[in-house]
Amino acid sequence: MDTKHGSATRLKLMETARELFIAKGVDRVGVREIAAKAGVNLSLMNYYFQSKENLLEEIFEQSIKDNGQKIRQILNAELPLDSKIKLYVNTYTDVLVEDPLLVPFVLSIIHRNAEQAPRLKSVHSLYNTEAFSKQLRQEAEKGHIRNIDPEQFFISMISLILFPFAIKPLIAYRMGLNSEEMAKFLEDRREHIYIMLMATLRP
Amino acid sequence: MDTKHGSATRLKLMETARELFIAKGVDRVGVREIAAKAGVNLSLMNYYFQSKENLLEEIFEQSIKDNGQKIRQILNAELPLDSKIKLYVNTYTDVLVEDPLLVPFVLSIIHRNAEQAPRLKSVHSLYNTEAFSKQLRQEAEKGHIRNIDPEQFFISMISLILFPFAIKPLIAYRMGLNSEEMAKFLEDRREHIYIMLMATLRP
DNA sequence: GTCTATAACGGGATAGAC
DNA sequence: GTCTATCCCGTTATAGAC
Repeated sequence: MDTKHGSATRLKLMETARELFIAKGVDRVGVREIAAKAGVNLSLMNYYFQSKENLLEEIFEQSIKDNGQKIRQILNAELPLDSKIKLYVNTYTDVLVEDPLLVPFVLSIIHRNAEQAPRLKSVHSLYNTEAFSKQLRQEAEKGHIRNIDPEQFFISMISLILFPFAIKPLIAYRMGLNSEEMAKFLEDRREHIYIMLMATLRP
Repeated sequence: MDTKHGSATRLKLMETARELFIAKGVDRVGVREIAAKAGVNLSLMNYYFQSKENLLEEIFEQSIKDNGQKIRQILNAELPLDSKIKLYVNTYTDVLVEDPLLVPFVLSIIHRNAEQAPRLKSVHSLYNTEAFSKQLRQEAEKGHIRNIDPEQFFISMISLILFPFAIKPLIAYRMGLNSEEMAKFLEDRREHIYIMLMATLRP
């Protein structure tokens, strides 16, 4: 590929930046360091990504592309409610464990660009819940589950899944966990979330 | 007071910075601007608060001292579990509605200081849950509630309360809400959270 | 379109003299 | 405690090579 948006250099820069961000934290990595490790000139880096924040955003959007489809599909799949919820919680958690930058990225983007809704588009695309809401309403009509606001329920579901990743350092400090114990806590948490959600739906 | 930690200059700097942060947003206020408006030299400001981030942190910690006490006391109060949970959800939500910057502040500070969570003393002090955990275990022994991991339950509770405030712009965009409608959503949410938590505890 | 070199500016942080 | 000078970093700009 020789076009501006798919060049090897561009990809190399994104990969290098991604590694450094994960290893050292976004704010402890300088643009000069990224450029140097990728073996390119600093000016070239700004040629491709006008700013560090923009680079960050593009890395994030790529993550969404890789994992987003997986998560999005589940809510629209033809599955019984309980299996669907279990699969959603497990899959979403898997993605967040594999990609530790995701939650901090989303939150910093939301926070920094609160006024610029268009930038939230790729995040928003994750949350197409029409089929899921419809399913919740239908099951409620049949009396299989409690009659509950689907929007509130969905927000609760993603809160339970995502928030612990947002405050991971705080949880680790609070409970005195090392990274393995933290992983176990998040592992156990899948079941806990599933139980909570099903208990909420029980009529 | 002429000591380093209580000097008039120090307080003046914190007040000035606080006003500017609220008025213009943290990222749009420079340290030179704060120092100038407070009538002190830039280096003197760094003498008191080694960095802008540290200044931010101290302002934040001061600002949650009052509300923090309110929230902390509830978990340790002598109250039946259901009343306690209802009061906690309502009080915490009230605090977050009153100061919408609180959650973004906490998260950005956690995010920036991932390895140094201990520095967030005031945040950590909010989460002293020994009495609450003990109460959960005792009620479970009596068979009044389901036997559930108190730590997971507490994390779930604060996730349900806090996370929607962290993604407020996204929810507003997603549901097409103006600020009044958003306020109503958060108002309705108190009851929804309470129902969820009680359903989870039901044996 | 891709890449290098270099200079400059503004903002945050620091050393050291007083 | 206070101030000057300086440095580092993100960013912008320019001029030019392939």
